Amino acid sequence: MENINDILNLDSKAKVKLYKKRDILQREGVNNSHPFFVKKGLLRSYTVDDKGKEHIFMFAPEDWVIGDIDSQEYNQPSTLFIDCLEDSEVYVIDRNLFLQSDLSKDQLKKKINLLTRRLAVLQRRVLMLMSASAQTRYESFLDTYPKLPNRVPQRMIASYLGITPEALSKIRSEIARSK
Amino acid sequence: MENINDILNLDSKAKVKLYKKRDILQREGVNNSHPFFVKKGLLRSYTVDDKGKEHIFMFAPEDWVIGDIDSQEYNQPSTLFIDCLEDSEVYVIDRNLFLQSDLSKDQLKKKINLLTRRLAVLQRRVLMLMSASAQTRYESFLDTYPKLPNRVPQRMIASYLGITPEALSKIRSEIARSK
DNA sequence: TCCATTTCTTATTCTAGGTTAATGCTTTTG
DNA sequence: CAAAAGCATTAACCTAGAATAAGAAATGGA
Repeated sequence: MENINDILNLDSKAKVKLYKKRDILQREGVNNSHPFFVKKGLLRSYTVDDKGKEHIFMFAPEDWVIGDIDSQEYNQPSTLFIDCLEDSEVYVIDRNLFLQSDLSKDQLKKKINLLTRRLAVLQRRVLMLMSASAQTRYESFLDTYPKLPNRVPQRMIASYLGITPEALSKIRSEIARSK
Repeated sequence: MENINDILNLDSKAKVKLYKKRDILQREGVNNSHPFFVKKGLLRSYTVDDKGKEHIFMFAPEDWVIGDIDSQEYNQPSTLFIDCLEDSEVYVIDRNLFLQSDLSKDQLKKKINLLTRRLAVLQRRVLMLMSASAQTRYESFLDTYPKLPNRVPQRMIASYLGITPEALSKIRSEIARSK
């Protein structure tokens, strides 16, 4: 990854914060939601539906940025919770950082690049969710995040895939059996 | 929407093209894929899986931009087809437009805005696909694109929602009956 | 205008994944 | 260190939506 500092102006603009596992950085319904850059540790964002069930939108290990783009862009109360899966060191990013005028063209272009990459990732995710079986989705998750399965409980992987922990367990045992 | 011309530099950079209904603007596997701005008409992007089944990623009516971000960003063969659902007037956008140096900061910032909005839309779509029933997804599709159902066949709406035409037909008749 | 093709609907059967519940395993916490 | 809470797994049953089939309605090209 390119030097994220170039893009985020972290030194001058952002504040470092330390959080403990299970700390909640953002709740559903807050109005001043902002993005976070993960320097160390692991965060996740998720919704909670009317039945109280969690749906994980994304994981953010080291060097990832995480936030509720929907609410930040449209200035609406956030729909996502963000919390820590491990003790973490996090930069709180100014939500208007990229509207400020003292950014160079180069920084803006890098930002465009980052956004485009995230779009590409989401494009792939949407197509997967629409067309692939749970097993295929799980296998592609393992490809994309080879380190995460050791850091994240099964039930959260299931939640990220959009299936139940029981279904994931079945899939895993089928994969294991067929080898 | 803001004046798209400000962002895309259309007058100077892009060429207008006319296409007929059913014309294919981009096929899977091409290497020089670029985005299109729809001035008039209606395009769609979709994948075709190993069983020959189409999965519609998005519709692009007037004023929308459509392309295969994944392949443009990572310089890989495209995975998406793009074709016309109506006779259309389209600007072919230079794929490297935003890497060129003669763009103003203002244009770059507007581009950032556009990208962010698309991210927000995709965020919502992913969460919907993970957590909502087909009926709920259909209802939210109607909210978001009130004009499209009159311009797009049911089977394509079904394909966009990730369900079969038969399932959509059932849902529609249930909704109708319950009123 | 008419025939052919595509689209929509309804009905039947089938299946991936959900739900519920029970059983051992880990973590956490007091 | 023990009790309690949370976690993964297995199993039995259930359901939304897939697959298949077949008829009715709409559309389009000659």
